[in-house]
Amino acid sequence: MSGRSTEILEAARDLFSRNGYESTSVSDIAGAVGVADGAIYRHFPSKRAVLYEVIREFYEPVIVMARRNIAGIGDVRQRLRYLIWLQVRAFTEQPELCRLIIAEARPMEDYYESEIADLNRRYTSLLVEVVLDGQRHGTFRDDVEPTMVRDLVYGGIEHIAWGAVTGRSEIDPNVIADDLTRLICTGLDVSRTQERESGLVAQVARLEALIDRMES
Amino acid sequence: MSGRSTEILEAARDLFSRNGYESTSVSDIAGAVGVADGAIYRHFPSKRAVLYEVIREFYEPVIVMARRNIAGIGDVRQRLRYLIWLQVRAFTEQPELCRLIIAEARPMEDYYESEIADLNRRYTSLLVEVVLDGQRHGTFRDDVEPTMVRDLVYGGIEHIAWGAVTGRSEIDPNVIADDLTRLICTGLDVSRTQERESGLVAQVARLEALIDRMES
Amino acid sequence: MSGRSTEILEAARDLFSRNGYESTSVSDIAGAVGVADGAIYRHFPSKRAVLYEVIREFYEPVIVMARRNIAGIGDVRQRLRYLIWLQVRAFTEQPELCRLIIAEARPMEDYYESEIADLNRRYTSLLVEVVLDGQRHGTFRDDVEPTMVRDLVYGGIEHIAWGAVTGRSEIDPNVIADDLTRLICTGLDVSRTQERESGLVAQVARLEALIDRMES
Amino acid sequence: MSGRSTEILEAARDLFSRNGYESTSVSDIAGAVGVADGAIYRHFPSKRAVLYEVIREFYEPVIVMARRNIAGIGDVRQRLRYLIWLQVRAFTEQPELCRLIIAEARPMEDYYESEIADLNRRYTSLLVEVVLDGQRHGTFRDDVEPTMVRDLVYGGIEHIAWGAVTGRSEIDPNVIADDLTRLICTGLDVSRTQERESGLVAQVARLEALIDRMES
DNA sequence: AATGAATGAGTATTCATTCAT
DNA sequence: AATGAATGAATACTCATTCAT
Repeated sequence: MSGRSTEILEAARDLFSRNGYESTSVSDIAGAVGVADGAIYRHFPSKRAVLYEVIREFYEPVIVMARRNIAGIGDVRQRLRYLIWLQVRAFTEQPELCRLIIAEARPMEDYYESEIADLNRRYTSLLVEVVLDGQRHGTFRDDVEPTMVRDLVYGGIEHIAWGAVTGRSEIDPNVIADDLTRLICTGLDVSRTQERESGLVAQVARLEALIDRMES
Repeated sequence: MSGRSTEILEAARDLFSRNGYESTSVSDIAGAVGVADGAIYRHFPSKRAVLYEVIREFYEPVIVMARRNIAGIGDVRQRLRYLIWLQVRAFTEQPELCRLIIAEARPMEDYYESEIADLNRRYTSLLVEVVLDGQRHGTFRDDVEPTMVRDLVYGGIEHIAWGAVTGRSEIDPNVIADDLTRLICTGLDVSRTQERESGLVAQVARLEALIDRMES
Repeated sequence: MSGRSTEILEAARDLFSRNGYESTSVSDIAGAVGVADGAIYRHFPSKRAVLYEVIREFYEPVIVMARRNIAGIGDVRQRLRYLIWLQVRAFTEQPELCRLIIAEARPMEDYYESEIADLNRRYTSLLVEVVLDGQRHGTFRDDVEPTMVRDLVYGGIEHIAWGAVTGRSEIDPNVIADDLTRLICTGLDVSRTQERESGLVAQVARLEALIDRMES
Repeated sequence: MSGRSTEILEAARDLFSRNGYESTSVSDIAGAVGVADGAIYRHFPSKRAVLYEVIREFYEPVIVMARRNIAGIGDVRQRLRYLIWLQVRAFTEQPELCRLIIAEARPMEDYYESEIADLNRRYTSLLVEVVLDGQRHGTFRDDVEPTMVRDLVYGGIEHIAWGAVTGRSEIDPNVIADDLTRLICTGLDVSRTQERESGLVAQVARLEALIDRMES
């Protein structure tokens, strides 16, 4: 990667973030770098390739970091929470890039054949792995499709954080991560088992009292 | 609503579904209806207004039906499941319209000020109401933000169903609805309370056996 | 002229004055009157005919009044001044209509074949008549084309008053009329004839002095 | 100014002159030059910019020439006559461009903020300078606003020459210039001083006859 | 007199990409 | 690596006028 390519990517990232992909012309990028329009095509085959590379540069380190950090977290629920927190934080720290990916890159015709979709799959598969791990170790129920959990988490975060992306609300990644992790892990129900548990506890208490009396 | 407006909307819905909003020209719509281009503008102020009306016509009956059907379902979990099922079924029955809304209408600049966004808010607020209801009746924990549940469910379904929308996979609304409802309600954890329950059950069993023996 | 026609003309005059001819649609006029678009065409053959009638209604009373008032002014220079004043006052009192005529009606292709051009000719010919009168009575030099005076006066006033029409300056019709009349009548020169006169006066004075001496 | 820009301006000038600004499409211009439509926009930001540049190219040399030639004319009346003649000749030599400026460019909304209006102000201010000069040297009366003279001359010429522009009459710049200059300078009045002069001349004649007799 | 739906031609502008230099 | 001029397709929208009712 020559320095010129880096300059182009930096300019493109700034312009795409600020004005969006559609509203940014190749000339804008070239102008920001200080080269002629045609020069862009010495480094990238198309404007879309520039977009994809901008996104890749944003994505890849996150994947690497996530993979490394997950490996250092023992508890499977904490690993899940970390991935949730990481994603929420991406939305709060880089809202423009998240908007770019979701509202501009993903609706593109060839997105699902692109390297970006692949990156995304690699990234979200980390969460699938965590769920599978939890299932293998008996922490998570194994009658749940890990991919459904993945879609639920990433789709959910997208909606939860979209207000922050569009500047209509603010969120705290830690609070969201805590709440969402708990919701995903323990569910919405006031646990039936808790209810039964209460019943059992009462029964046990009664039995123990009976035994006490019998023993006395 | 004159018959001509209806014709225009039907033609537009078909063309938008088949080819997308951007790839459909006003002339295409007029041609499909069999009128001159300008005639469109006697019924709609702009091409975008046609899109919004197409979406509104799709959305509004769903809201009405959902509201009515929910009222007839007693169990709060069943109400939740119904809303989930309804949304998943929308993605399987009308994938093109869902794609149109998510990939073309929603990324538009003025979407969040549009009537469509409002319709969506009204629609998804049904689920918020269900959750609140569940919390009031003690079925659902009340330490969970109902709006977070709403975002989780609708964002999750979007991701879960997207493969079906883009024709890369198939899904069964009933299966998805069951799985997702259970996941949302009871969570991912092999219930800590279940563990404790198991302990309790065993303890109770032991105690009862003891009493049995003592009584015998 | 039915009341409806009058209503249409009044609405058109207001709209043309406020927004200009091009920016006013037939629908605007019909809407202002409270009738259907097509109704306009029961009263006028075209939008342009409405414009021309609006202008005619503005022009004709001015001509009648000018003709009558001129007849009552004895002095030919005062008649000239009156026509100048009348025109300048039109620009200050009805700047929008003047703008409409000059900037929108006159550049039209068929203007010079229109009734409006004819009205204008009739109107400006009053000034030609005044000049001819002045020439016949020896008040004005007869080696000047009256039509040139006409063009000079009306073209000049147009430029003098244009700043007021476009709201970039203000003018007083009386001041302009006085100054312009004097300029037209007596010209710019510190009179050459005054110089010659001075010479003659001196010569006469010398001759008279001589005669005085001779006679004495 | 590249050769391509020049070609575009030449084609545009011809087409604008022949067919008018409104009736000339950008495609017409591009076709006349032999380039693609988009090429125009590499040289000019808009169709209007092409018009303004066409007018500027016509105007600017005239200003330069006028300024230079005026400097070489000693007599202030001759300088005035020259400016009048120059303007009348513009109308006879370049009637289409004059029509373009007066009937198409000047009625435009943003004309008075354009560079063209500025050029016009610079051009007509030459005449203001001449009048001021004449006033300073005592040739012209100083109780006349030079700007009024400017408006009178240029507005007047516009009307005088308009018949020639629209092909309804022919004019001779020299004749017009002579007549107009004299009218502007000496005015319409059969000079009161002339009258007095006539009286003086008669008196002188009488005196001289008397002297003759006395001497004889 | 009135309606009002329908007509349908007409156009400036953008911009990713190429290629001769 | 770089230039930068050239390409050329592609499209929403307006509105004066008509005419069947």
